Amino acid sequence: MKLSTKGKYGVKALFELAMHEGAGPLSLKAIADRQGLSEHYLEQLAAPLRKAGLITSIRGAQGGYVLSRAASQITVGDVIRVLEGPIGYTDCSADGEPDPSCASNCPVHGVWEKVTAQIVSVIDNISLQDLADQARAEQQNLMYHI
Amino acid sequence: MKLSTKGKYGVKALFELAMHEGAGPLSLKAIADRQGLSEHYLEQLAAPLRKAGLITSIRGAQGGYVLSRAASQITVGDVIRVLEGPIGYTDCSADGEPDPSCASNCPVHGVWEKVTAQIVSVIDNISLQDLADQARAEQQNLMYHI
DNA sequence: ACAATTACCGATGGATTTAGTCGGAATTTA
DNA sequence: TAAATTCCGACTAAATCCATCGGTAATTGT
Repeated sequence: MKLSTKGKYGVKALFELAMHEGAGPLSLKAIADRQGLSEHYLEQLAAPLRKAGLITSIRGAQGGYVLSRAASQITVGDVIRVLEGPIGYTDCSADGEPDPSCASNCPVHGVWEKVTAQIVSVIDNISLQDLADQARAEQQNLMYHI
Repeated sequence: MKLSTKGKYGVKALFELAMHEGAGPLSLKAIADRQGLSEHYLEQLAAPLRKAGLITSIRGAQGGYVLSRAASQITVGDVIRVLEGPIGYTDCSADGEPDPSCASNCPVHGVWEKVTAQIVSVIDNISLQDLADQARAEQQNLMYHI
């Protein structure tokens, strides 16, 4: 029912990359520091994100990661699908994989489909750019109120 | 991220009670048979649902369970909250319990809040009566197409 | 009174997932 | 060459999931 830390941390990490877009690679250590996460644990999330083509690694000193596409072209849903698998409120209503044990003619099934559709509509329509823009706007907002 | 069988089975069970409304108690065995579930496992779900006041038990032979309120006054959200706890896409955006480890000023937090609001808006606006009505309508629809 | 039915209760357990930790190898920069 | 960094695979403690099992208490019909 709930998102695990994988999805949460993954989005947070890629949000940091979006904030740093155009300014060279950002290391896992830097990301871990900024978000207060375990660097070793982030490694485990970086691997699938790299294999899925969302981020690109640069090895060696001063290395790190950059987004493979523009922040505006990566949605929160993209990240979550890589780290958590198909999106759905239940297995039987998830993205690509119909669960044969749950008959889709089951009267209750329509509820799960509706919930899943709403989840998808939110996370597929928020890009990393949106998050970065909003964070910068809030930062600006704080400045005015000092 | 996904609903467990607790929530799914619970809604299915109470849907059966709604279909049987006004026709006396329905035993766990009958519910288990109709939905293809384990009777013993259903017992574990019945206990919290009874304690939460959603269903009323009638002991002894020919006993079983009935809905404590009219089917129109019980929502899918009511059932899920009892069996799965506070509703939310993440812990930090769930119903009543703010997770202190997740700062709500975190830039990503707004996403989880939006998703949670959409989930809640669906499940809190579908009653057991709605499900029963729809199931009967589909049954009727099948009849016309023979 | 008795037998069948049914809710109720608590213990147990295997499988999977979660949320990491740990140690070391390979690559690049300064 | 030394430091920084990604990369890789193994390991683990704890929790959760999805039940199963055995027994007790209450009620009904005969």
